[in-house]
Amino acid sequence: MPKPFYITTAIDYTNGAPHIGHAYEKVLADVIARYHRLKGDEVFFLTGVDQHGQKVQQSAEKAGVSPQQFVDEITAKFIALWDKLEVRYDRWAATTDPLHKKCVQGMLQRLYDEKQIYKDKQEGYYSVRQEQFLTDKERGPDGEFGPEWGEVEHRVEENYYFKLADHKDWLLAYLRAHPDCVTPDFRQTELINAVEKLSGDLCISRPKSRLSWGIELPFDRDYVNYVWFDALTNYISFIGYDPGVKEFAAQPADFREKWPALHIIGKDILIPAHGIYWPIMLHALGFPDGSKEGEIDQMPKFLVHGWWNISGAKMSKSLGNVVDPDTLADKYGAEALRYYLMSDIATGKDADFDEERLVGQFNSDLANALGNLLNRSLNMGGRYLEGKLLKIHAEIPTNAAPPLDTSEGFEGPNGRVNLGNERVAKLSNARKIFVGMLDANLIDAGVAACLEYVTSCNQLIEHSAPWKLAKIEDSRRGLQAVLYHLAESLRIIAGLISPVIPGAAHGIFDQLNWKMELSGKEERFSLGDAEWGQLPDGHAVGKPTPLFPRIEGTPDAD
RNA sequence: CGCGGGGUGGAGCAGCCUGGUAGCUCGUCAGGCUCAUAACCUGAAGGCCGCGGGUUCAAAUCCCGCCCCCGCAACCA
Repeated sequence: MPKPFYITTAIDYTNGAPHIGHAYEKVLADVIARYHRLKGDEVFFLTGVDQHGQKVQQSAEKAGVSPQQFVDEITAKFIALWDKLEVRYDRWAATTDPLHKKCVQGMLQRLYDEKQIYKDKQEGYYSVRQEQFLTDKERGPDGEFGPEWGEVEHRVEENYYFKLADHKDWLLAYLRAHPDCVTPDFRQTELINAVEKLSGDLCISRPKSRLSWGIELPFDRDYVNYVWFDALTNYISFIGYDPGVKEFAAQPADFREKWPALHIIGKDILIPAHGIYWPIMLHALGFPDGSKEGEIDQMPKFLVHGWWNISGAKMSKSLGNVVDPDTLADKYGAEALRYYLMSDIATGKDADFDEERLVGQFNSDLANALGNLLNRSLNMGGRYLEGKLLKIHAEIPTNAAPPLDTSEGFEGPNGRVNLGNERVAKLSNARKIFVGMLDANLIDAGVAACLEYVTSCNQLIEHSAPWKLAKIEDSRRGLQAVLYHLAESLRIIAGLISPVIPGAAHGIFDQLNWKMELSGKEERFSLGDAEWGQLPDGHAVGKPTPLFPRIEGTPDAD
């Protein structure tokens, strides 16, 4: 049985409402997951929320509620948004889940038993207000700590540390031997540079007096875990990792069949968390790296995406330029937002978020090009052929009655029209490019390939002029061939683009009357169906209804 | 200081790794069509691909130098 495709996103911190960056990452992962389902792969898509930590504890106190209640309210917003944006995941990872806590504690206990975790004393200047130790970086130009830190005192604190530095050489060697670990490649370069400079171990605890909203250390009840062993662990805890078992081969079958993952993360959390801490944690836990005879590499891969900037500036809460995806989805629809987020950014790079471009792209690509193609095609099918399509395509006999002259096309009123093998080749080429791009996670380029084919369909209509063919008795077969080609093209394009705009793809299928019995189900989409000639001879298409009504008015108008 | 990204017709971008007529979307101008969501199709204008050197028969693409912009504390994808 083939391995399922296991994909995860970063889990979002539940200290505030989701913004456009959160939405982008989840939609990106969802599109990749849907694409794999389209290919027929079994997919396991994990996403969720990071609920522990100091900020949550503070915010909850300020709001006068318990941390759990605070976190539950924010979590509900994330879940509701993913629901609205059609992000379809298989498992929800919330770090306050007892199953997760148990796994984290088990891991910590084992690493402690194996002397990978030790206790040490930290001594230095401590800001009471900010509740953190200060380093020389925090000193002002005058060498003093500024007033923003409030009262600063000298303090000695004991904490637990994970022996990160012990694994530095291993990680460096691993990354050098696996240049495809991180995509895009310049991120891998950046990571290797950072690993080379790595020094020191990782502090993994906070005394409960400072932070109580976390997972208690199993070997010292006066401490809770600090961040990474909690947050990163979600990628394995929620798919059944057994922390008590060191031997990877002895892990539960459920876990082994899914792992390793493709992690979709933002560029800010590659270094050091995902690129350094996480692989080292896994290595320390005994995950094979494929270097030993008979072992399979069990290290995860990373797809690192860029950021949506706002008018060239970084989006930040402090700048107050945060874009709310919930509002946008209500205003323009989830499909419009998904389409924009996937088509107007090159995977891995940054882009500028612009509401006017969202509207512009929706109107030109979806309303004018694709939506209108569907509308005019179905309208002509109904008007000229009473909705009944005849399967006439590349196998048109070369001796067909005029004006059909060869298998390569026929003479339309506006000149020669390519409508046989060439046209089918064009479509299969579009499909090929799409698959190639999506396999490389280049969603924008895949979408562009679909749109290019849509344009060629609109060209076909102009060149063959079905409204003229309809008036010529001898052109009956030409007319039927054109309309069948259009319906087939739309059916295939809908399937290809379904990972990006699943709702619209269903809409196209519905209007084409294609596979009505599976209406609304994702199983309706399959790359295998994206082959020429599956609409049966005599197929009756439905009535056209505008699928993407144009968005009128400027974004600022309301 | 260092690390990384970027500088391509009016706007936003792709191409650069694997040199070989400079491409896409939007916008502008002109024409065509009427099946269609005032949509569609055709054509045109508009670029010394940041600057200077080098390699090469050939450089947006490779090499060297320089200039400018962005990110690398926190919130945070």
